[in-house]
Amino acid sequence: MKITMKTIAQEAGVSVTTVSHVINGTKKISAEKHKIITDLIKKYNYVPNSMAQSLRNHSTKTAGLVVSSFPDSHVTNIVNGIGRRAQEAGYNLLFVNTNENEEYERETIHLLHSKMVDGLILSPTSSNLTYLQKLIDKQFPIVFVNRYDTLYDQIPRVGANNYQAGFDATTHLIKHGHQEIGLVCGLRKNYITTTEERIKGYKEALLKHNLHVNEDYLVATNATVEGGKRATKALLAKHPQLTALFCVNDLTTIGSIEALHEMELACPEDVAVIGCGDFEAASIIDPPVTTVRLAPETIGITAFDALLSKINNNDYCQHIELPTSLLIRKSCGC
Amino acid sequence: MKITMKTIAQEAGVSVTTVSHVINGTKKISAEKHKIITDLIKKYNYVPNSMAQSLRNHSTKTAGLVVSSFPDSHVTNIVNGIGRRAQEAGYNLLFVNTNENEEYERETIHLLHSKMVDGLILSPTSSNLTYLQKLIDKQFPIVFVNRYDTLYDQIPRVGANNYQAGFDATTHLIKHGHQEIGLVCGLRKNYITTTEERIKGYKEALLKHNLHVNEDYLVATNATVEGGKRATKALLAKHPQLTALFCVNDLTTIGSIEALHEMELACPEDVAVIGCGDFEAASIIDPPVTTVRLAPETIGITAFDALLSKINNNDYCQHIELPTSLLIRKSCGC
DNA sequence: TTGTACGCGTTATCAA
DNA sequence: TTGATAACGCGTACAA
Repeated sequence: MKITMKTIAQEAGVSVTTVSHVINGTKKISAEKHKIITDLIKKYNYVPNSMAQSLRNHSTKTAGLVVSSFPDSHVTNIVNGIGRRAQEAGYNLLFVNTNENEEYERETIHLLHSKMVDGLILSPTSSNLTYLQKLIDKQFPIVFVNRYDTLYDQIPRVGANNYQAGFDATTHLIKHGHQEIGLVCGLRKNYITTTEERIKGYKEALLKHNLHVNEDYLVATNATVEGGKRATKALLAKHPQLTALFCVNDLTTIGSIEALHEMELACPEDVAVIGCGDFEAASIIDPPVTTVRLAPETIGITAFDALLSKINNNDYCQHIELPTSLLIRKSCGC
Repeated sequence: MKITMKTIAQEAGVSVTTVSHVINGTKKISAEKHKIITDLIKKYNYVPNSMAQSLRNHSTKTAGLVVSSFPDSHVTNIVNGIGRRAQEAGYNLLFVNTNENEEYERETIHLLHSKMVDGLILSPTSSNLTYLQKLIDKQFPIVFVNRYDTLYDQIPRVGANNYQAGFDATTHLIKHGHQEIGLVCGLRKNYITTTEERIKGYKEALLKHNLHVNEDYLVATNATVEGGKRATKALLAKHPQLTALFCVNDLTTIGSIEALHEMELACPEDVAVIGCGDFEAASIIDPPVTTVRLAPETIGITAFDALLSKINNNDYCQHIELPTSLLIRKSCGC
C-alpha cells in the first residue's frame, strides 16, 4: 500500500491542502489538526514523493556529478569533497563515471538534465562538447571540475593550478642539477587540460633555465601503473642520458618506480623521480616520492560552491585555480 | 522556454498521445507524422522529463548507492564495479557517502526512497538499522555490499569472504614461523562485519595451530594512515615480543609500515607485515607488501546483479562471499 | 491510425 | 484557518 498525502488527509479527515501546509509550514494550522496530522505521518512513516515535488517546483535539490574516470585517490578525493559540501548544503548527488566514453557522457548529461538536476559538475573527456551549448543556452548551470574544455569560457571552472604544478616540479629537478628530464603522462589523444598544462609548465621551466625542450623526452601512455611502467622502460632504453623523470599523475608515478626497480636503476642516484598528485603510500615507497600536491578535497568543495553560485546567479563565471605545494621527500635526492 | 511533449505536439499539429507513441514505440504511427515528430524532437533537442515519467510509471531506472566511507581504493573499486554494471544495465546511480554518520545515513535512505529509486545498494554503518524494516515491509529492494548487518538476513549481501581472508593471512604468517602476531584494525564501536570477520579468521587460524589468542595483541584505531601508525607504535612498545602484524585494511597497513620505518625496525626481519585489500603502490613500497586481495571490482559487479535480481524477484536473498587470494610479496620474508 | 481525458503526488491560487 | 481546484509533464484506456 502506497502512502500519499491523500492517505494521510483522508484518515485525518482533512484536505490534502491542510496536510501540505503542515508539512511545509506554509500556513498556520490549528494545533489540534496539526497534531493529528503529524502523528499520522509518523505512524505511516510517510515521506513526500520527491518526484511529484520536483515536477511542481522545478527544483530537485540534487546535483549531477559526471567524471570521466575514477582511477586514483586524486579523483576520489575530489568526489569526496564535492559530496561533503553537497551534504552540508542539503543537496543530493547523482554520480556517474563515464570511463572516458564520450557517447555515454553525452547520454548521461542528457539524462541528468531530464532528471531535472539543479545543476551539473563535469570533469569532461575534453572533446566534442558541442552538445553543451544547448544546455548553456537553456541556462542550465554547469561547472567544470579538474578538467575543462577551453572552448567554453562561459562555464565556471575549478581545478589545481596545473601549470604551476608542472613548473614547480621541473624547477625542483633543475635545481638539483638535472638537465635531461623525461616526462611521463597519460594518453594525449584528447586534449586533457590537466595533462597539457602540466606539460606546459614543464617546458616553460626548462626554457626559463635555458635548457632545450626535447619532444622526444615525453612519453604518453595509459594512465595506469602498467602503462607507466612500460613507458618508463621504453623511454629510458631510448634515452639513457635521462637523469630525472617527471610523472604527471599518481598511477604512472607508481609504474615508473616499479620500472626503475625492475631495471635495477637506483632512485634518485641513477634516475630521480618527481610525481604529481600524492597518493597515501607515497611516503613509504622505496624511495619516498617527492610530489606536487594538488589539494583535491579543496577542489571538490570549491567546485560545489561554484555550482551553488552558478545556480543562484547564471552570470557567475569564475575560473579558479587552486595553489599547489611541493612535498619534498627523497626521490629527487634532497 | 521549456520544451515539453505539448510543444512538440502543437508544432507538429498532432496530439501529445501521438508524440508519446512515437517516443516509446507504443503504437504504429504513420511514417509521415513519425518523421515530422522525430525531426522536431531533434530540432528542439527534446528529452522527456524523467520526473513526470517516473511519477507515471513508478519506476525510475535509477538505483541508490550508499556507502559509509570512501577512504581507499578498495571501496573506490567497488563503487567502480557497481557503476560499470549499472551503466551496462541502463541504470543511473544516486551515490552518497555518509561518512559513517548514522543520522545522515537514515535521512539519505529516506530521501532515496522518496526519489523512487528502484532499489538500494547499501554499505551500512552497521548499527541501528531498524528503520530498514519498514522499507523491507514495503518490498523495497535492498542489498548489502561489503559490510552488512547480521540482523537482516532477508537482505541479500555481496562481499569478500573476509573470514577466509583473515584465516589465510594469519596462516601464512604462522607458516613462516611467527607465533606472536599482532593485529591492527579500524575502530570497533560499531560491529563492522568486514573487520570482525577478518578478526575471527585470525583467531581461528591461531587456534588451529595451537597458538594462544591474546586479546591484548589487537589494536583498534582510526582506519587511516595516521591511525595505523600510532596504533602500531603503541602496540609494539607494549609488546616487543611481537614478530608479525596483520593489518586488516589498506590505510592502516601503510601506517604500520610508516611506523616501522620511524622506529627503525626492519621489515620483515624484525617485524613481518601482511595486509588486506591491496592498494596500487603495494608492490613498490619498502618492502613490497604481501596482501590478501579482495576482488573489489567483482564485488561491485556482483552486488549490482544481486540488486537486479532482487528488483525482479523480491524473494531473492542470496548471501554471496567472493573468494580472496594471497598475493605474496616481500613483507613476510618469503 | 489518432485523439480525448484522466491520473500519478505535489503545491499554489483563490475562495470560503 | 481550511478546502476545492488547477497545474507540473507524461502514459494509457478508451473512444473515434
